[in-house]
Amino acid sequence: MHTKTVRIAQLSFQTNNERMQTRDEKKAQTRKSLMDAALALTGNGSNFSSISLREVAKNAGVVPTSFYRHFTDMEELGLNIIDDLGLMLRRLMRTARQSEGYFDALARSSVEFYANYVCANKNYFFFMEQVKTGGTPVLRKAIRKELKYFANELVLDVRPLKAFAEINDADLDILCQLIVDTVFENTIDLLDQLEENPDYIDTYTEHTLKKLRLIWLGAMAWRS
Amino acid sequence: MHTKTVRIAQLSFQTNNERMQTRDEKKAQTRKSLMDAALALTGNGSNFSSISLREVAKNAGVVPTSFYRHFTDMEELGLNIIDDLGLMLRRLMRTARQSEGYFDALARSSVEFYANYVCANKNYFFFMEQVKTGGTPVLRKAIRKELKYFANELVLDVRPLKAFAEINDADLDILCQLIVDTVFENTIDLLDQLEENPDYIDTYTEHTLKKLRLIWLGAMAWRS
DNA sequence: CCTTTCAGTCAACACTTGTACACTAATAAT
DNA sequence: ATTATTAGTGTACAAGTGTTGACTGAAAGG
Repeated sequence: MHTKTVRIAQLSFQTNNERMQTRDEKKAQTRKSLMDAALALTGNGSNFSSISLREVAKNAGVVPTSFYRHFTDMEELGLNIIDDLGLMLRRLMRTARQSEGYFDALARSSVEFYANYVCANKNYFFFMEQVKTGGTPVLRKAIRKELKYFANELVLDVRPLKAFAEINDADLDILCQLIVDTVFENTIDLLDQLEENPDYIDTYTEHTLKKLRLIWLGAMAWRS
Repeated sequence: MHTKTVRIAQLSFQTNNERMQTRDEKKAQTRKSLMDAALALTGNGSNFSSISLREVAKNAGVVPTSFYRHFTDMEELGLNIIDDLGLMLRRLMRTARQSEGYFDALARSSVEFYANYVCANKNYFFFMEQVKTGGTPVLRKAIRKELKYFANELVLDVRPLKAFAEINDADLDILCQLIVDTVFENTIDLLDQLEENPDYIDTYTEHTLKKLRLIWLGAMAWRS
């Protein structure tokens, strides 16, 4: 009855708050709810591999059996989160590239930007750090693939720089992997400390910056 | 009956295989069984925070309730494993220090030694990598404390080196943390790949070595 | 020798877990 | 308008979970 009214409303004009939704839209929505619920739980101290299907369903406001309409498994849920995470990282990369001073990787602003991005996507990074070493082998592999992509993109960006002319391709791969690892490595510290000590973001930025500068110095002196 | 025989045996002479055990010895033994069981499970693909008390007890050949005679919690078990892990790391450090060419951190032999040590203590390192980012906050903190100790020891070793004369204490701390992180970072890769591809140990060694040399170059050029 | 201590056992509990199955109601397709 | 599809519900069950309390038997202490 009520829905019928809404339906008419949709046909005539779009109501924003309680707008009509197609079946696919609604499905996509609860699917997102499930993924968000899982992310929220991991971001709240639980370990992804120890949270239950039922817990996720409950937090998503859905009955447990409904979970199966979207994922066969918690692992599949995890893989889908990793897909989203990949998108997020690409967005990060794209935004960073557009910013001025990007090619000055040693600029404080770059690291600061990353740190803020982490804070803005706390749950994703929590999930990532957690699953990177603590997830099932399948999930670990998936995460590492994303990180590898990240490192490869970095290679493309710095390959043309004449400062690195003396570094061959294989070594440049390793260098970029080192850079990426260094940035991501202490992200978990940042996330942990952040809750009780918001100023830690400065410490993190400063420390990471020094490490990157040191690596940079090494790279300039490197002869393959 | 049978035990009485053994008891007499102990009084007269020590039998090695089925020797008499004091109550404390036996307790320490099953305690170790529990810890080993947990380590074995984590080393076998399970996540520490998702293995159950009962599972551990079963694998240790002990009834679940017996667990409580040793630990109140799985988390306490974890903390005790971390204590052992700390000992293991100290042993690693000590042995490394005694070896010649230790102060030539860029020697292939050093990294190779570490890699072999990892393989020999597979479960411990698996546990460490897993809990470092995936454990409960308490466990994470405990692991990081151990790693910090490791880095601090490294500081003591390299502080006297004249190559680092230009680096002040604060920066040297950061440098050593970077070195330690770099070594530990890809240990999980080593552990993962090892099973299917035993030659990966060479790849790991070579890559890590290059990273360390690069950092080294950077450190030599560094002016605080 | 007798008594105390205590690591390990056994049985039972109240829950939570993943999953199967039948069902509903609203959307999509005809 | 009728039918088919399907996201989400409800019920049910077997298996596993952490924890309790009372019990046992051998070692430790007197």
